Amino acid sequence: MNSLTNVRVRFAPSPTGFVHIGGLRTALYNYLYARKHGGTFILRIEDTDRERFVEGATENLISVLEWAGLVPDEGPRQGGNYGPYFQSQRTEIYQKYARELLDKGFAYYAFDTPEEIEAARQRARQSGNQFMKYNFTIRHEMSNSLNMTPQALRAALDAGKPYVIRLLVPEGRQFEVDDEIRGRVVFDSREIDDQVLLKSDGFPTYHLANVVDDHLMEISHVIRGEEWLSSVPKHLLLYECFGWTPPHMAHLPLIFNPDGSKMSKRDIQSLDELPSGKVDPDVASYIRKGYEKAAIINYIALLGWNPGEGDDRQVFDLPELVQEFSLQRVNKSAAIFDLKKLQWLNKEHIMRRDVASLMEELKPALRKAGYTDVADDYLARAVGLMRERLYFTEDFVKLAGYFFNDPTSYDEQAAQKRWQEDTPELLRQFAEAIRKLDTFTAGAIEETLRQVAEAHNSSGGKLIHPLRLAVTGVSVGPGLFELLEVLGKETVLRRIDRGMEIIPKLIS
RNA sequence: GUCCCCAUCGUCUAGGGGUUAGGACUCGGGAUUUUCGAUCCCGCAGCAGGGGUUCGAAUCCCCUUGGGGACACCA
Repeated sequence: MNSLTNVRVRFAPSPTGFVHIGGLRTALYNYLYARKHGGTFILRIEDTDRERFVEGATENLISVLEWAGLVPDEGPRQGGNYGPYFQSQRTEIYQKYARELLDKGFAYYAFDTPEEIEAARQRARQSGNQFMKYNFTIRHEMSNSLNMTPQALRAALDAGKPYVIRLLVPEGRQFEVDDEIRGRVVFDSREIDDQVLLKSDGFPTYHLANVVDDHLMEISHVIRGEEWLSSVPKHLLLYECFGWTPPHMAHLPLIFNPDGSKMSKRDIQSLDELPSGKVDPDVASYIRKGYEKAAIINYIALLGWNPGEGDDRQVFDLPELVQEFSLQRVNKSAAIFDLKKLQWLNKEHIMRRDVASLMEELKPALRKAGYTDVADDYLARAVGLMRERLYFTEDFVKLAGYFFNDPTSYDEQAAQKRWQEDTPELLRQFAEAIRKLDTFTAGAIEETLRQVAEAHNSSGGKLIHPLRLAVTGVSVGPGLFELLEVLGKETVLRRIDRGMEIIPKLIS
């Protein structure tokens, strides 16, 4: 089982300012794989694009990962023997390796200005080629060291002419990956271009930095989104040029909007009003909306993975996912993000939480709603009754106010339907009967109620519905007898009186 | 456009030659002689199309179609 020695995996996001749902799933699968195989989970920040630098993005990213419980073993915050873990702090390393490629003849200097590149692109377009490739087809007409004498190159370098370093991609080579998820995939080298490895500002591009770091950090498995699959041949070529063994690769299926489009931050104008068919890709939005972290983790785990034949479980916590996870059971096809199922899982996870932790979480919201001075044991009983009916923890505040305050209004529709001619008399009798009760427990209350109803040749429902209305003001809630027990005799009697006074006026 | 990936209910998926094609979400219905977005039952709904291979194909192969990704001095 643990025959894989030294599993080292990494989550390598670029700090764009928010954490994408798909990114979180990539992080999760990496984390699960590491834990499953006793390996190391590494966080590496790919911040080589200084034009897209976003203030605070890295801090945000780390805090979301920690919130989700996906704490790296090595990374910016915890350090490690393979640092630094910011690519922006590793530029000399990449420059050194770029020079090595230059020396070996696997890369070359290119001095083309952006204007010259654009002009070449124009020429290609005019001859019907939408996407120009800077490769064997045109590199001999461009301004690069392949077309210069050593003296001219020296002169250009000495003159400080801006340059990039490009990978010299051979013609007519085949590159094969045996992807852990997709199986064998073959690429022809004529399809890739002479990728820029080092930009004119001295920073590496993704491809160089990624390959160098994965090697230096001894990454055993590269687990990332499918959008990287077509970059694999470039990476394989680089490994080959350096003489390194490439890591195992696993390209995960993508996650889409309900309408099949790519989940994009651009779709999001406001948090609640999404264009139809779109869904918010920002993990922070879900946190803010009050989703359980366990539900989010559970849901995205299931988006592209399942525990396998004969295992119908849908609800998993993180340790269970670690136990069950395997790359072999990751799907090939893209998945659509379904809010409804996430919400259902949210409810399932709330239901499984212990009352004490729910209570603690609810306290600030309760205080804010004006329910102060609530005794812990009372709150615990209320939460216990409501726990399995909540889609969000905050629903408790909206749905269960009657545990703390007498109702100030009554559901008129319910009143119309349930408040009948004999209701006042029944309630009066019931109130009398429970007044005499020594033990105000659900069992005793139910017995009493049934007796009163029977004495009137009436059904329990005749009393139960108006009673609930009088006591809570609404028509839905937990089982009535347990509810009354928690509220306590005095409160119940007081509310019956009040209800009998006010409700009849509503329906006249 | 070129290359690459993908294709089972509306959605997430099981199923990898012989199954009444299974589960989950959603939706609909019923039960709970106490409500409900709770719970429990029941139901609706699917192998994209066409060719092969085979006694037999959702399953293997090919084509078509559809969806997606990549094609930057962004990752």
